[in-house]
Amino acid sequence: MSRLNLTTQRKAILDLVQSCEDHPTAAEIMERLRMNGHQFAYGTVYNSLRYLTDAGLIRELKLGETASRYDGRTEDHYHIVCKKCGRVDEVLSAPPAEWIREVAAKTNYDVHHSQVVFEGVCYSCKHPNA
Amino acid sequence: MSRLNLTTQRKAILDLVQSCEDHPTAAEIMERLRMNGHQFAYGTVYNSLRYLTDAGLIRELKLGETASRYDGRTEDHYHIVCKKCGRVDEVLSAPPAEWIREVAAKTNYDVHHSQVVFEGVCYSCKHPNA
DNA sequence: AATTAAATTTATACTAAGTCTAAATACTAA
DNA sequence: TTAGTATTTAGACTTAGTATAAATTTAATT
Repeated sequence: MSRLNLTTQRKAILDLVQSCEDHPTAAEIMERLRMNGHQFAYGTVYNSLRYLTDAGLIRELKLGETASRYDGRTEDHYHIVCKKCGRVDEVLSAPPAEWIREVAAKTNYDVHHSQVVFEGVCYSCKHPNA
Repeated sequence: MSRLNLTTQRKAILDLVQSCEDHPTAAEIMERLRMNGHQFAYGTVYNSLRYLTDAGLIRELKLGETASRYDGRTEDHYHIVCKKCGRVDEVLSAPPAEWIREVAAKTNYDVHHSQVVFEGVCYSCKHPNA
């Protein structure tokens, strides 16, 4: 574990991801960088996203789609995906510790982490004429 | 929704997935079919897996790896992945209903379903000399 | 049994997302 | 300055899966 090395490219990508309200894919990040006047090599964007993820500065979300999404929020949290419109929202309440203890006991694993993706229908899709 | 049409290929694939103790990927399924004397076209395996998934006879697992895995167990359940050896085990205890209600209330979603993937270290990797 | 229609399989081309590689460039430390 | 390491770049490559069009199978109708 060596010290942080934020190159121009990595800094620009970090800033961009942190400024996003949503959870862009690598392709969307490249597009937005281009709109902001940056033009980095394809592989650099992937390298930087991995570097920033490994450094704990951003998070990679695997929500069951073909592409990963990235999130500037680094606190432990979960996501909920709308089946109708694809929108992704944050879920800040953590799974109860009691449940995790039960899972650890039953499976004989040391449980380090959990990824939870809820699926459902968001408020706007439930109330289309509001 | 039309009635079930289990062709030779679909039946063979269903039987194979149901007989597995583990959670094979499409590539592993093709390999095992070949070992059992079957030789189906590449696309047929993917088509059949989708057909069987849509029919509710098997489940597609997206555990954050590059490839989907398939599971002959159709009851609602979750998975735990060992970070060290990659082994995948079943988790049969469901998330507490209370927590799901809380998530629904906070996000304003109708929550239909949740995918949970735990990560940790399995018993064998914890006790390598046992 | 022959004929048509629909569904499925096959082979193969293609796509999307991401990794790998080798050369060029930038940064760091003596 | 010079050597050594790290990073970026461009582009080839890989993996997982989808799309397409022709061939085959299955089912339904006469």
